Amino acid sequence: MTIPRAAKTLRRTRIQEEKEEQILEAALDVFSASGFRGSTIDQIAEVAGMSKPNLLYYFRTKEAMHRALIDRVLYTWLEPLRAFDAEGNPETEIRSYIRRKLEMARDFPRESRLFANEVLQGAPHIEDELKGPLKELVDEKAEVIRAWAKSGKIVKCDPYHLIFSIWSTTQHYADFDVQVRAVLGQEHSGEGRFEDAARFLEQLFIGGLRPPDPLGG
Amino acid sequence: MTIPRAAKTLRRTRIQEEKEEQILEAALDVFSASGFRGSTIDQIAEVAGMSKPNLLYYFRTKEAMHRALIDRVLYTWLEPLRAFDAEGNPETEIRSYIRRKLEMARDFPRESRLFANEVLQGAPHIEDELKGPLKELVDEKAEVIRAWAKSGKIVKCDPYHLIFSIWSTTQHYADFDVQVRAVLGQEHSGEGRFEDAARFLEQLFIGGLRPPDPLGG
DNA sequence: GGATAATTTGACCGATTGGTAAACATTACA
DNA sequence: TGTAATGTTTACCAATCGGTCAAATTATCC
Repeated sequence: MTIPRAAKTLRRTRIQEEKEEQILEAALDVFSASGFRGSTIDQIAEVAGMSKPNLLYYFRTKEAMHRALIDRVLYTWLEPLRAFDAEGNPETEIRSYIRRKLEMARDFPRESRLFANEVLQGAPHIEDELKGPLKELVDEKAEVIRAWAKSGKIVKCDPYHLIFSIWSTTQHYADFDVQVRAVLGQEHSGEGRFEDAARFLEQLFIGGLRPPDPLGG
Repeated sequence: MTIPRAAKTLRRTRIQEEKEEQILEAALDVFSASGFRGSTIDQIAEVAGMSKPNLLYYFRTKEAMHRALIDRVLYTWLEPLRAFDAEGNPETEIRSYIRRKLEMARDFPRESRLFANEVLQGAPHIEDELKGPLKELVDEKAEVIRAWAKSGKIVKCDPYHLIFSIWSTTQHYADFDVQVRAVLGQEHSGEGRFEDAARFLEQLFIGGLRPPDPLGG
């Protein structure tokens, strides 16, 4: 007698690992492109190259697939913010945070869109993650920024809105990619646009956060 | 004999105007919350308070409703950018553009999310609008900004990425509202966050774009 | 090689999807 | 007030949805 679903075995088969990987890869494709409600199991099955019941053998429901995908991607997604270092020099820390976030927008646009879709539609599946781990991490980093502002290393500003603005400007290039391409036209839609964006954003944030020079020169 | 659908009459009835208004209002609610694929006619019908076939009497298909909604909202949505004035003072123009965009994020979050959903999912229904009217408008305003930079009124920078960064930072407060609220927590989630955002963004952009003082003081 | 467990699939289910047909109700207007 | 046009609803359709089931196939291990 075969106990239903892969979840029952504690040890995971080679096949299980491969297939689950395959499925989550396909799920990322589909969920990031259509959001949870707009995606169908059949679509994912087709992209994954297997039958629908076969998908459901590894993940009991559509929600379970989505959940697994979120869990796997969330940690990686917060890496850049986690790397944000209190000991470092404010200018170089902010500069490299922007760089890293832009690289992620370039290299992992599907992951970015997965979360964007989710949050945009009210975050029905990740509310806990937002109010829990995410908020805690942001609170911690905001404290660092606040200290920098207090000691005059950067201009006095609201650290939360600073973080929001770095998130939004960088992720924009993944989430709104088609709009960026449409506006830039063919001539500037190559991969060079990420370099242009990096140059602009670094200039904007470094310039905008530079503390007023007390000596006036 | 009743010729099917409202579209046939050139003159529109009072009832037609009222009902179409009602429907589009409901459609904005639903489409902005779930995206096109994730929304159903039944949902819209329920929000609009009428039967599904009645909706379909006024708009033949789900796509037609979406199309009509986009058309109605797009013009308004671009108002702030259109108001961007070449003759004005760069600092006050950028400042008030940010203000206006933030006000729209606050007062018309559904409209913002409608477009965000659409663009995020590949803009299958508004590609032409992006490559046509939007691009033209942005090109025109970018030329203004480029002239400002050339004459030293603002720092030398890529005008397109400047516009993108204003779009993304301001719309972030509408599109990612739940995330912003989750991170800020209860204490800072009141309407005051828009004032905080405005203060921060103005400081960031004005500071980041201020031309280097040639006299060093 | 055979038993056993793990994997895969085709057929199918009830619910929901976008949309239609036609009868019915209401409005506008002469 | 009558009647033709407009507006609304009930009942329904085929397609697709998320998900199940049992049978068939394949991998594993002695």
